[in-house]
Amino acid sequence: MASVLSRRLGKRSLLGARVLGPPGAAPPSEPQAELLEGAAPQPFVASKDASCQEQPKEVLKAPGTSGLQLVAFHPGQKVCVWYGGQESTGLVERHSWAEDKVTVWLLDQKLQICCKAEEVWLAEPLGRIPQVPPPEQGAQAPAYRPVSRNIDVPKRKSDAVEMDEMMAAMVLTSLSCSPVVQSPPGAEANFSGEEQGRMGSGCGRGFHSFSSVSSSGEKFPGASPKYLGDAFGSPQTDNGFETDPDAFLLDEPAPRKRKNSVKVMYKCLWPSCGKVLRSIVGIKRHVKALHLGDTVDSDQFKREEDFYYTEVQMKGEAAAAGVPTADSAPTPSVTSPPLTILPPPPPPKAQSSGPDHPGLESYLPSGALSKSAPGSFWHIQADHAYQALPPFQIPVSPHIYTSISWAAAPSSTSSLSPVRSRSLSFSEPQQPPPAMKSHLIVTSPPRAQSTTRKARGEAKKCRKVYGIEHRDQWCTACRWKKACQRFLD
DNA sequence: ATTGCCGGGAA
DNA sequence: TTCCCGGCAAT
Repeated sequence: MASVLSRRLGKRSLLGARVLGPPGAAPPSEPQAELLEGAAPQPFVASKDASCQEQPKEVLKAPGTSGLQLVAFHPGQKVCVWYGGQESTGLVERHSWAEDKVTVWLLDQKLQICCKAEEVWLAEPLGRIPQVPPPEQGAQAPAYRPVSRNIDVPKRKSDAVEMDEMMAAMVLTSLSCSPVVQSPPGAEANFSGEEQGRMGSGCGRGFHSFSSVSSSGEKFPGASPKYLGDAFGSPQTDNGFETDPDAFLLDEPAPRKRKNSVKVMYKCLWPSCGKVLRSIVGIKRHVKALHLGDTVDSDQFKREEDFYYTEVQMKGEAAAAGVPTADSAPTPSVTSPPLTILPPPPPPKAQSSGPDHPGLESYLPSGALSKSAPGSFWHIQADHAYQALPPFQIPVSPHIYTSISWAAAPSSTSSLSPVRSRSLSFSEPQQPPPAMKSHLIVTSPPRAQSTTRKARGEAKKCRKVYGIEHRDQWCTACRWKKACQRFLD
């Protein structure tokens, strides 16, 4: 159970990942740290300590003071620049990283200028007193323009930014949510209210990152992939700190899916059947065994059972309760119709074997089986299939006999032992009397399976030997889906 | 995806 | 008890 659970949990998608992030786990400046890291090597990326949130800023200051500009300007970013003797605000057009030049569109002058990156600083709306940064006073720049400010993403102040974030949220939602999880039209409120509340800064960061990318026509070298990766919760980040939360968060959607309690079930489309099973395996087997099994040549019509079932999604209660029979047709959920609705196909026989009928003796399958077991097909009714072992029969090696003694122990049908002995005696002359056998049974501790299931043996089983189309040639146990009694390991 | 068979239900 | 089969686990 735990393994299944974990497997399922592992498939969750990303949006939820963000949702459950530990509050405060992702400081708003992290994307910038990544961004910078994409452009210049970072000495601190290996830090896994939570305090690393603060450390980068400190470390980043060092390059700034040494004259090296590590500030990355996003296109469209609102910045201030010293122009014409006064500070002017403008929008970053582009940032030529190689030349460390920033092209800024000045809003006031309505013109575009190109200046050095160190002459540009981010417009800080909140109470920052803009200081005059003469270019020649570059040493001052770091003092009032710490990296954390320069790289800070604009707070959500303007409507444009908010719209961007909203768009990003919607994009993320639509991209990462499975259909089941998809929110109804009014769900944004729910999303931003309930979930974003839990998201904390981690989600906010994601949105910031995404909006900053999506709102800019030009991608920042080395930054966008990171951003995208980050926004989608990819574990690419080399900052160990946020990898773990992301990995953890990635596991969110599955439980939400489960919360919806919509369960996929499979309905048999065979006329007047309509059986509903929970597993695709089950429905396939159902179709094969009950409807196709004896009539369809396995080789030629492999997978034909695929055409005889459809997928339905049911509410949790109904699914849990199970729809036992055909008559009570399951009610597919309104919002999610069956994924595959196949027109009821013609009866398989019509196309498969034409005039052949399942019970018809003229039906002689081609292949080794038909050659080797010509008569066995018709006289099985008498008793267990293995009582009617065809003369050809399977290669039975002497060692089988002993194993029979053990394996037959659990079921130990009295009628079985003589038959089996007879059928096997041709290969193993020594035949212990039934009494002996029962003794063996009683005193047989070495039965391997004190654990759970019997390990699957290499021996061929009735299904393999006869095929599904000759199910009635199987041993009884095989037909009953019990441990094969004919081909013992 | 297929196969073996356990566990349990129906007749 | 016999017969059957869903569902799980191994492959």
